[in-house]
Amino acid sequence: MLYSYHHVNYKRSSLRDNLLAIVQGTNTHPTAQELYELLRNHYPGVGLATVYRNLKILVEQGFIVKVEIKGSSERFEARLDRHYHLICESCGSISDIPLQVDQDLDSRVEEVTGCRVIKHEIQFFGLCKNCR
Amino acid sequence: MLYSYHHVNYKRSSLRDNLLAIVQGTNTHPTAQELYELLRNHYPGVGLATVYRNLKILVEQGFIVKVEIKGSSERFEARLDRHYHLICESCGSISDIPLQVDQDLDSRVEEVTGCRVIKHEIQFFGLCKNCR
DNA sequence: TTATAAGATGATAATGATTATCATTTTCAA
DNA sequence: TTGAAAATGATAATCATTATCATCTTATAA
Repeated sequence: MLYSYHHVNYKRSSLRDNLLAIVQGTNTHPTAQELYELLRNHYPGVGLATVYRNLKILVEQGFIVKVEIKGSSERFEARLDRHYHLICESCGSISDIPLQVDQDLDSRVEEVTGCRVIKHEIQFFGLCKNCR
Repeated sequence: MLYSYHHVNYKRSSLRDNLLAIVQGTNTHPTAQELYELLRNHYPGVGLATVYRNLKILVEQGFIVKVEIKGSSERFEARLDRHYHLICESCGSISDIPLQVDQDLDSRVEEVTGCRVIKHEIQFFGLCKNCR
């Protein structure tokens, strides 16, 4: 069965399914490099470029989300609901914040700026539970 | 007169003074490349590496702040008070949000997570006044 | 004022993360 | 089963940023 999205009909790839499962099975927001190393347990000959390619496809398909944190490589997560992140300034880990996303914030900023606001993101910086 | 900070005694450099003045004179959050091009009006022979070097020093000295926005190169601003940013998804411009920084947010996240929270940043995504 | 040590500069090489290319292999629908 | 399109692995290319190094400048102390 094909599943298609923008311009391309993607074909089934067990490698990509496996990659998705790995991202879905963690909450550590892994980088492409980390996923590459995990995937090599199942696909010893896999190339790093293939991991990047498939991550891009999985993002495009809406199965995972790319998380861009300053000072770090791209990271990926499978949580699709909006939420905020905390970056540990000691160990560099990223944790999800169990806090409701503030829906009013966007409209408040619209009123104050005259801009059109579609969404917002918040990053908290500090020390994670282990490091504090 | 020397002014020193961490490990190094920096010597006066009119080029660096000029670079600082340029950053202080704009609210467009320019990139190193953009500042390089502006600086060449006064210093035609300046090298890009020198701009990067001096930006790093100015950040270290606390005269300017590096702004990291996803999908974009490093940007710099001379506003030292905390504030939020809006990134225009059409033209890529960055604007400052005239909104009070929420001081309670950090302690609320501390309560909810058990992490130590030092600060937070918010990016709004949408369309700037020109593009909307 | 001048000698000198430390910084500053420009040119360029190196780095690191990500993307593009290309030849080959695999998938899937007819 | 076959053929077109996608997937893959290897590798080259790209882009932003940083490091290196030889040369030039600055600040200080004699």
